Amino acid sequence: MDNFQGDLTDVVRGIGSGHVSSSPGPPEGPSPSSLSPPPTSDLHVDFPSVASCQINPFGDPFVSMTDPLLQLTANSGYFSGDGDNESNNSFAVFPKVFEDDHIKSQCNVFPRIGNSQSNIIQDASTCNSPALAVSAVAAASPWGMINVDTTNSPRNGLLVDNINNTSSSSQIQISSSPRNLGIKRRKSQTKKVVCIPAPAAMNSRSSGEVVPSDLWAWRKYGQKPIKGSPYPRGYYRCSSSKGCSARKQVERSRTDPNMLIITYTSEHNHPWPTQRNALAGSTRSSSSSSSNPSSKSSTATATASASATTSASCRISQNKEERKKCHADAAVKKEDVEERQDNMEFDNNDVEADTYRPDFQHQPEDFFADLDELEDDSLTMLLSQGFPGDSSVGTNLENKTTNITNVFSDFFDDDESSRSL
DNA sequence: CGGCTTTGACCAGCGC
DNA sequence: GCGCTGGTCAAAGCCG
Repeated sequence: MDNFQGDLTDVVRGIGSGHVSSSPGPPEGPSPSSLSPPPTSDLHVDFPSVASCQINPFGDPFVSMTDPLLQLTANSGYFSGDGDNESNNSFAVFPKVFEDDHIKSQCNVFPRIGNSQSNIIQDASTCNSPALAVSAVAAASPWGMINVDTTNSPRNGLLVDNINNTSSSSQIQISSSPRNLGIKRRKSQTKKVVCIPAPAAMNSRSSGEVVPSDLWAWRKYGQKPIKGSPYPRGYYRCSSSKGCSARKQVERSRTDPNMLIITYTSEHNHPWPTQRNALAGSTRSSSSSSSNPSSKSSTATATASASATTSASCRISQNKEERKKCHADAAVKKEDVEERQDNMEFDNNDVEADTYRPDFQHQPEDFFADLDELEDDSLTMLLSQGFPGDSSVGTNLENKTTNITNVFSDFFDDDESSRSL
């Protein structure tokens, strides 16, 4: 019935992976509660200030933050490149998003490793969702977040009332006509809709669910087929803390399976989870990845993710023999992933590569530790491949990438310490 | 054993 | 009032 739905869980986890093939990093992550850009010797990264970076209450601190790599693009010129290079490069990772795509959000933090900004924007524009229709308008960020006031939300279409697109990142306010109320039982709740790109449906897992990798732990409590959409909608509630009313709904865009629609409802009534809490409430994928002693290497992380996602896929098999076979296949695929990474053969159109991505579903320290290690493989791969004909640039970028990573590490170390206060 | 996913059932809002 | 639809509940089973 829903074989074509794909595995949204894998999709989003893949998104959070930072894999170099096609998808950006996760929009979600730790709260940048204290942001003070550490000085770097040769790399200037404009981290968002507290004032300019609006931390939304729905657990997506990255949604409205500045992308340091985008800043890098603008400031260093390394990523801006010329049009020919970009157009001829299938790995055009850093298009001139500022000028061409009008991406100039102040708060877009996540380094979209290995993805094309332009692709994101284009994909966002294809989201055929009332909310996402304006997401494209709010293209200040591919993670364009939309404040949806459902107290007066139209049922069949949201009206863009105020696109606060110049000074407040990608958040826009939406008001609506008095009729056509939106969610029936959540009239008084504010919702935030996030449109994120996702790889195309890549396997036949029946439950195509999505568990975006963020700092919060989410527990799925329901899934419903949505009329008019071939894709089901998954319902998640925050499991980071008991009694937390935060919820989110995840579904694919009905017209563009590459896009995911995540709707956040209610707010977290608790602080950001500690690492222990987060892990305690995390998904199996997370625990699998984090519990893997070898997950410190990017390849191991990838395989751990592969194992987790495959394990998830395998769970849908109806009997143990099928599962055994599935896991056996998973082992082959894990080797395949490792081989892909070794051979630097990532391909945007490679479905399986999309399926098995390194998982960034870690706490900030772990996440950026992994990012640091990516220097030696995926990220370096990305950088080296992203600038054909100019190997020196790639080398410089590797060095700069190290700096970026250090910046992130310092950045979130500060954040962690401030959060623990 | 705790936490997760899955999935059918139930409930409530809205339109006719 | 009824049917449709979306949102939630809760039991069952799985996994680490």
